[in-house]
Amino acid sequence: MLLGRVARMYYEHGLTHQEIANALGLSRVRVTRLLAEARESGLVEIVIHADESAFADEERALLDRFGLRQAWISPAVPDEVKSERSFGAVGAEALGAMIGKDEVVGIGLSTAVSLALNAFTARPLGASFVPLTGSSGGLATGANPHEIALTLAARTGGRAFHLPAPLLAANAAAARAATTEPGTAEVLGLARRAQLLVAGIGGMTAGEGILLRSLDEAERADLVARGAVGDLAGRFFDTDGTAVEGPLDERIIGLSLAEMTAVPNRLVIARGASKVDALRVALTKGLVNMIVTDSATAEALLR
Amino acid sequence: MLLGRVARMYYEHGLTHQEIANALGLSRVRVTRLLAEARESGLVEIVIHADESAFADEERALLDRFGLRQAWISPAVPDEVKSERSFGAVGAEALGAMIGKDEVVGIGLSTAVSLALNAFTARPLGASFVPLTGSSGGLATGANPHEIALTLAARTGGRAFHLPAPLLAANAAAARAATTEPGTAEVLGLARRAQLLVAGIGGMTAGEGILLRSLDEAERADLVARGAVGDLAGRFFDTDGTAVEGPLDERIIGLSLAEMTAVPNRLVIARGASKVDALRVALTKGLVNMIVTDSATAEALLR
DNA sequence: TGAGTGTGTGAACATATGTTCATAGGGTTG
DNA sequence: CAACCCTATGAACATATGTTCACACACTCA
Repeated sequence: MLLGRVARMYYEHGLTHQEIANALGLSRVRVTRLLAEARESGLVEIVIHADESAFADEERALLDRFGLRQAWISPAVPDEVKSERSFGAVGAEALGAMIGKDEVVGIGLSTAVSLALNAFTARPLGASFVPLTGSSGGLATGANPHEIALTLAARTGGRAFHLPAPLLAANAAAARAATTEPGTAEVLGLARRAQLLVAGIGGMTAGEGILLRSLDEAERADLVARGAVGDLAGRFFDTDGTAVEGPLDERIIGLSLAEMTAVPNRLVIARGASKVDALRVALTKGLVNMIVTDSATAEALLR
Repeated sequence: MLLGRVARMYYEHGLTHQEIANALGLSRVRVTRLLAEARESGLVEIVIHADESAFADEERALLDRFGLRQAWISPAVPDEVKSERSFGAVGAEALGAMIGKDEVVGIGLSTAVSLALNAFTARPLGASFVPLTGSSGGLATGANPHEIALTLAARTGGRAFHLPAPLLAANAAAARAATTEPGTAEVLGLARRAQLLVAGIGGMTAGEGILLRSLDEAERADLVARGAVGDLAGRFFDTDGTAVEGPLDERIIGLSLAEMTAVPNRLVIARGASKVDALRVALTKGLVNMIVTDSATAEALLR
């Protein structure tokens, strides 16, 4: 138990890495690494005896302002690597708090959700995870609702359902055909009965987000012309929070906006300046009732 | 709850002091200080999920070699301030583990015991603390058994008894007279019935230790000539662990060596090269059956 | 057996943390 | 109101920690 010895000497006795190295005949670097391992492996646990989160004020402000059920905020710092890790960890915390035993959870397509997932540690729950939309091509690996559902199911000992259809069909007829396929219809039906929905949100900036990247500029411009400010799990909405219908919307395979808002718990995981407008509408109009975001985005939403 | 916020940002989100300072509009130094306060106040608790102590091997070796009941070892490092703090903390841990509810605890005179005491955190136990010897003059404040007993009682909500006599009387007759004083006799009687004894040990190096410092060189030389290797709570013993009798011994007011060894649990708290010989005898001959020491002393004892 | 591959190592560097010190404000006392 | 004593502050310094890199060793596969 070298790890335990080193951890005790450092944290309980307050020796420096160098002192421990001298005492045990190791190099200082080795002690540094052992301590990092001790923290990562959970041998060393750091508990903060405070009930409030680091951003309790901002979280409360979001709840009050938008009438949300829950809010989680991660710190925004210039170091993007660090911000991302932190955001993922907070997202994972939110997932852990919200995913109930034996629940049906609808999963939207989003890189943010996938970030949260990566930080999510295994625990037995037995929930079912259902995609809210079809899967987009292999471009953004890991962010497909199907993959997210699979991984979540594996980590919680639950079941993952697969929606055997693309996110975006070639035309409206193909979309309708795919939607009525028995396998697809069945899974969409299950998704409608979800107790919890976890999705990302997309803004309308060109080239941003998984969905917009599968569209060409004309399609994007058409959406903007129709008043779209963003999308929730593939469904575009305008400043009133109303679904933007049209040729594109008809090609999408997945739950409609109305079907999504019928789910009682709706968690959005998103951050970034480009998403603020879409987020503000989604929160104000009640498209979602819980949020995971970072402090910069939260500030922008509150401003 | 600035403390909690800062602690969470540092320990949970992994931001640097500087990043936290920027985010909250504080100076970096302030963040450093807040974090130190959070640790000291116990808001941040660091738990090491390992059952073994940092010096489990050495502790086991001491138990095996000397047939002890318990052993606690603190790390010895060149930095004396750090060593002392650690030694005190380990001693406090030992006290916490050994002092039972409603027990009678005999307290010997020792700076080491007083060190352990300072690191001992309050908890309700209701034990009684009884000095094993009279008190020496005001020279080494804090190390008198009476003071130690008082503080321990205060921290555990227990009772402290006072032995109203000096450690060293002017002559044998005075010592006998003081010992038969009703108050003194009563407290000594209580000490004989202790379940636990906590004492320091002294070597024979000139000028070292509370007791030796009250003696002149002739007295010390006489003790050495009689074979003394050290003292346990004021009673000198030779390499056989037998009490060294003589004029000095008769002047000491306190439990005899035989009376002390009749107590079932006998904990010695001591470290340092000058105490190794005395400690080795005390352990080998069973004068004590539990030890708190540091790794350097333990090594010397095992060599 | 020998090239290749992966893992673990510590020296050297880069960064983060902790401490000291001089100073400024805020409150209390003469 | 001035003189004083706290206490809290951050700049500058000292130290500790973390990361990168080149290399060495063990193991695998040709």
